[in-house]
Amino acid sequence: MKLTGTILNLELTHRSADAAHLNNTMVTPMQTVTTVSAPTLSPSQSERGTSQCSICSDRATGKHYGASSCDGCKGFFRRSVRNNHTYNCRFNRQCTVDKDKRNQCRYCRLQKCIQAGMRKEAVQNERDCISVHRAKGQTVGSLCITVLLRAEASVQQPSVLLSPQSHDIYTKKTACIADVFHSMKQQLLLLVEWAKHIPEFCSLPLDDRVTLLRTHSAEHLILGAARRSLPYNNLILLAGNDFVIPLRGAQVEVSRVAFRIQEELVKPLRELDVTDKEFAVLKTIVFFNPDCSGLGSPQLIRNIRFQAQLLLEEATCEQRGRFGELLLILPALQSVAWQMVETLHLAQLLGEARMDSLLLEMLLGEEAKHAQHETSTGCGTLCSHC
Amino acid sequence: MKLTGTILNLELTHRSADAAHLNNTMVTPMQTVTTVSAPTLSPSQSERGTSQCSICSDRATGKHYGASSCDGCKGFFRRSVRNNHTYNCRFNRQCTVDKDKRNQCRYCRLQKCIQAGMRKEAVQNERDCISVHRAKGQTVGSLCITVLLRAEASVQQPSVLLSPQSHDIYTKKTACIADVFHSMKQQLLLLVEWAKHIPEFCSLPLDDRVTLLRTHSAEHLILGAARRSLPYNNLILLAGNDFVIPLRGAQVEVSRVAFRIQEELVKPLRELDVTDKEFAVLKTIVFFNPDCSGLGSPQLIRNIRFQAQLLLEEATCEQRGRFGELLLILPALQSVAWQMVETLHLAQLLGEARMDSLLLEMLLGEEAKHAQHETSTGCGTLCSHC
DNA sequence: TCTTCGCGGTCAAAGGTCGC
DNA sequence: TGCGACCTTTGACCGCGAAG
Repeated sequence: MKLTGTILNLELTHRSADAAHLNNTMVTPMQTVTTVSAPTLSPSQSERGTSQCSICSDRATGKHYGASSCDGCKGFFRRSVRNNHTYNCRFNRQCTVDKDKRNQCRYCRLQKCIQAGMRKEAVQNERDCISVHRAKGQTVGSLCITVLLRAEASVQQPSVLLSPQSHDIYTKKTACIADVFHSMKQQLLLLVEWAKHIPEFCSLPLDDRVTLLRTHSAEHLILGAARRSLPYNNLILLAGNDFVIPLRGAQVEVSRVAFRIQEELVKPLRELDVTDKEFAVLKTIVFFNPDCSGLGSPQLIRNIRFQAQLLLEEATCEQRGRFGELLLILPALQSVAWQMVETLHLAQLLGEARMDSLLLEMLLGEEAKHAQHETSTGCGTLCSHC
Repeated sequence: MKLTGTILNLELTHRSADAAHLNNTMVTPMQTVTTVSAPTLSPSQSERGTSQCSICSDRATGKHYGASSCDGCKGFFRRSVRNNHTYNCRFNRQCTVDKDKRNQCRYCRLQKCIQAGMRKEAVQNERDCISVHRAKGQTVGSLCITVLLRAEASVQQPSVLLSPQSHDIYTKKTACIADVFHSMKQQLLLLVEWAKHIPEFCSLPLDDRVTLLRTHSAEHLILGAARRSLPYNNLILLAGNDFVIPLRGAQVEVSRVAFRIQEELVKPLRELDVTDKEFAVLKTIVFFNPDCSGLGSPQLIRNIRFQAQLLLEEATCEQRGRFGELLLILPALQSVAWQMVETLHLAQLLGEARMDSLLLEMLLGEEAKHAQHETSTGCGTLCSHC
């Protein structure tokens, strides 16, 4: 809405003045619709629903990037995405975003754009990261963001992330337990592939390689699921994009885990609008956890993780609080993963599920090992993949 | 007509000439522009009219707030309106306002701004900061480091931390299970006291207060133990400083937990040489965990934790990697705490230990609740302490 | 063929910055 | 402290191509 010039003074009566002003140039479709539909429909409700900006409640000029919005929010979102802007909230990330205050906090405005349904992908001409700021931060160790991104890309399956919020997601089948296991196994094999792309992993002794793969495999499954499910808020999308786990309607134990994935992981990640780079490094941090029992050289792993967390900090582009919020996802991830393993364990004990030997080794094997405190490395199926 | 654009283009090509002119001869910019543009553009009336500040006759940079004006008068008007300034004229309210004298009488300058057509309404609200720099030091929320330090101090018992690494530590008695429980109970009561020192905690609804106290009490016990044991590497010092748990020689399950405390917590904390301030904030981050089942207002807790992690970042004084290393302690803390609870649970089931009702409620109660998914808040002993 | 929709872009006039 | 030269962001307005 125009704030400047004489129009401001006439704010209250600007409708007629505005129309007159635009007379000789062009009448926007929106105005035409409003005028025409006014007599036939109840003006208050219908007009509000379609012609109000869902971000700041100003008058909307149509749908933009997926949300009904005004020109201001449209332009703001485009600029933010194009220039890869990251903002900070100076307050509690709960700023009011309305017509008057929308310029007071860009962080909260952008958040609300995303919440209102605006999608980055809808902004065209998006240039891929042009120049990598090499000047920033000297590399302390050997770990390199490029390698991590490549590793991630190599195991990335064609994803629905890139397609618009299609309705066909709701027609996906609800996964049965076998579907879940199948998807899990695929993901675990991909985890092995992923790790092989990282030189720091390859140069570790075999025992440690196996231990790392084993110990946090559940967290990787959960993390991957959370990422795939970012666009949705009432389901978990399984790898392969063919099956879903609805938050309501699945088996109660399964739904419980799915619910926690949504609440504790997807929600915060979505709010942060986590980038590919951040995700790649976060996964690396989870992977190189020095606190696994049985590691031959925990200090080495600790070093790699240290490099990774430096990379994560770099990837957050100094956006205030972002680095911390990303790291604080990890305890929740661990906790949810634990619950999933417990659930699987129970299902296994009750004979409800027949698990593949790889799954047994990587998910329950770790658990069993933990509980029984075995120290021998019973390299089974996993070893053959390393 | 795009006046500004034209002028800017000219300036780009004639910048050096322009500067030279201004330096030597005090020719007004207006003249320079006119002269230069004369051969190429038809010198229109409007250009003349708008390129001069209608308040002080300096070169105008465009229309501002309704009047053609220079940057100085623009800024002056904005500051005056924003800060609601009222000025007085020391003379007859007839002061000359030109480029040289415009700063001699604010009253007359503002008067002339208004007479020239500047409108107060055109001055907008304050916007978000453009530079990241400015946002950094600002207090984001209500949480305050001083309060946290005071809270910590109020529950700090006289500690051997201050005394030199005395040899008499080796003469301390090894704790029996009852000693451990006694110490735990004291610490949990202190946790309640600690929390009461934090206004953000006190303003929460009772249910949430109880939930927070309950849910991560085990982590607080472990964190406290790790801190007390910083000077030692083969034992865990219990609260009260009277008893120790040796890494070797205690009951095997107990030793296992003690060992993990040393390896995964004490070692990294010692290596970082964690400060009091950092510890106080770390504890706060652990406490205000938004991912507890049964919380009435998780978003509120998330906000408090967000503030806390900002404080932690601040407390690390920009030491590279330090903030990340501190946050990466948390998953390990959670994991060790679980193991302790499991151990206690087992001991309880086997009848090896008689636990106090407060311990049952805060340590095992939460576990049981978690497993059975109860939703009612069976406020027992804990409630009476809140 | 014409309208509608939702992309793109432009630039005047708001904003903020920071050395003096 | 306030000033103001200098820079960034905003949003009203416009053009265009694809879909209907």
